[in-house]
Amino acid sequence: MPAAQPPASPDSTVRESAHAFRAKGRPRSAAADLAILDATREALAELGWGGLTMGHVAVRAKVAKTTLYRRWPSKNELVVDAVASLFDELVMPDLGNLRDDIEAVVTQFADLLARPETQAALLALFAEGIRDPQLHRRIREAIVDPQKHLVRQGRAAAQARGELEPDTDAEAAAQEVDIIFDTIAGTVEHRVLVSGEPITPEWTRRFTDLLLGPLTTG
Amino acid sequence: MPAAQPPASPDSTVRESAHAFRAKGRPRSAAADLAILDATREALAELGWGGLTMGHVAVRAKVAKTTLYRRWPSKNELVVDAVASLFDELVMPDLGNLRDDIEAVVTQFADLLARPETQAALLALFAEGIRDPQLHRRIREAIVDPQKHLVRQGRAAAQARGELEPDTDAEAAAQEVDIIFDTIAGTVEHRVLVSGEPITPEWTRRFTDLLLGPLTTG
DNA sequence: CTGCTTTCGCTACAGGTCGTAGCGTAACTG
DNA sequence: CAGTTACGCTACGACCTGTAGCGAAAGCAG
Repeated sequence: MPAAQPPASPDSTVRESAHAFRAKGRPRSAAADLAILDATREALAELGWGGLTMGHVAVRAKVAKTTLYRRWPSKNELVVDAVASLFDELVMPDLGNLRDDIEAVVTQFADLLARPETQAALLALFAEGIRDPQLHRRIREAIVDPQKHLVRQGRAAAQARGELEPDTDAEAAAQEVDIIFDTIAGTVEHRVLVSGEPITPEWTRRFTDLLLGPLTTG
Repeated sequence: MPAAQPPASPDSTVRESAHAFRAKGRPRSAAADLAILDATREALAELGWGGLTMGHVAVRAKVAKTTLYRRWPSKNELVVDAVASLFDELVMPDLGNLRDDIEAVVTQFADLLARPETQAALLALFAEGIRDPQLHRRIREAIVDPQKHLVRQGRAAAQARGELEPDTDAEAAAQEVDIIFDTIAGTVEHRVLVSGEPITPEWTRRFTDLLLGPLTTG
C-alpha cells in the first residue's frame, strides 16, 4: 500500500462516499506498485541504502521516474513501504512456555536482520527519521509499533499459564511492555548491525536468561 | 586526530624514525583540524546528517574544500572523528554499589544521545558502516569498543565489592560483557532514537531492575 | 638568503542525483 | 462520444561530489 498521495482529488474535503471513491479517470496500475516495491527491495539488497536512487528503481521497475514521484514523495517513504511488509512475518508462536517463546521471537528477528534488504534499510530509515517527524511517525506506525504487539501477546500467554503475575496497573504494564520491547529490539539490532556479530542459539539463550532474570538460572 | 591520510610521503615504506617523522615541507595546520571538526559538529547539530555537505563544512571552517579532502576521504570518516571525542566523556563512576553505577552510566549515555550532534551522526554512521567494512571497523574502534571498557570496569568493581562472583572462565566473562554492552547500548539507543521517548529516572530504575534481575526487586 | 618540499586557497570542471514541468498518449467512466 | 486521470518520455535547473591545475605561503636544510 503506497497510501502516500491521495490520487490528486481536486476537492480533497471529506467527500468520498464511504468506500466507493475514485471513480473518474485512469486508475493507477497496481502492477506498477508491486514492481516498484520489488525493485526497491532488490536494489536495497544489491546496492544498499546509499546506492539506491529513484532513477535506478524506476529503471528496474520499468516505470517512468515521474510515476514513482506521483506515489511516493521521496526515497524515505518508498523504502518504508518496501520494507514494512518484511516485518509482518514476525509472529508470536506460543510454544507453551515463556522462555521458548522469547527465544523463538528473538531468532525470527535475528533472521530478519540478517537479510540484506533489512540491513540496508533499517538503520538508515531510523537515522532519517530523526530529522523528519512525519517520517519518524510513519516508521513507527508501519515497522516498529506493530512488533510491540508481540510483546503483549507473549506476556498475556505467560500470564494465562501462570508464569507471570497478572497485571494490576494498566499503566505500569504498558511501561513494562515498552521496556521489554526496546530491550529486545535494541539489543538484537545492536548486536547484529553495530557490533556485527551473529545471533547464535547460545547467545539467544544467554540473552533470554538476562530477560527472565535469575529466576530461571538459580 | 584526523589520522586519515599519511601526508603523502612518496616513499611510504616503514621509514619514519620511531617518532620524529614528517620533517620536510609546510606542516599541516592544527588549527584547521580543530576548526573543521568544530564546524562538522555544528553543522551536524544544525542541519542533520543529510544536510551536512563537505562544501558547507569547508565554508564554515573557513577552509578550502580541497584541504578538507586532503585529510578525510569522505563525510563518513570526518563525522566519525568529529563525534568520537564526544564519547570520551563517558566514565564509570564507582559509586559504591552496582545499581548506582549502572544508573549513572545509563544516564550519561542518555544525556549524550540527547545532543543533536550525536543524534544526527550515530545512526547514520552505523547505517553507512553496514556497507563499508573499513568504516565499520573505524566506528567500532573509535566509538563503540572504548565503551565496552566501562562494562568491564563496572563488573570488576562489583566483583571487588562481592556483589558479583569472580570470573571463572575468561571466555564466558567476555561473552557476558558483550551481552551486557549490547543490551545497555542497544536498549538506550532504541528508546531514545527509535521509540523517541525520553530516559527518565524512573525508566532508568526499571531498566536497571531488568539488568540486575529480580535479585533486587524481591 | 636560497632552494626544496608540502600545504594552502582558489577556480574550474565532469559526473551524478534530485525533483519538477511539459507534452502527447493510454485507460477508464458516464 | 467527452471528461478525467495516469502514464512514459524528455528536458531542465539546482545541488553535491571529488579531482585537477595554479600561484602563493610556510616550513626545513644548506
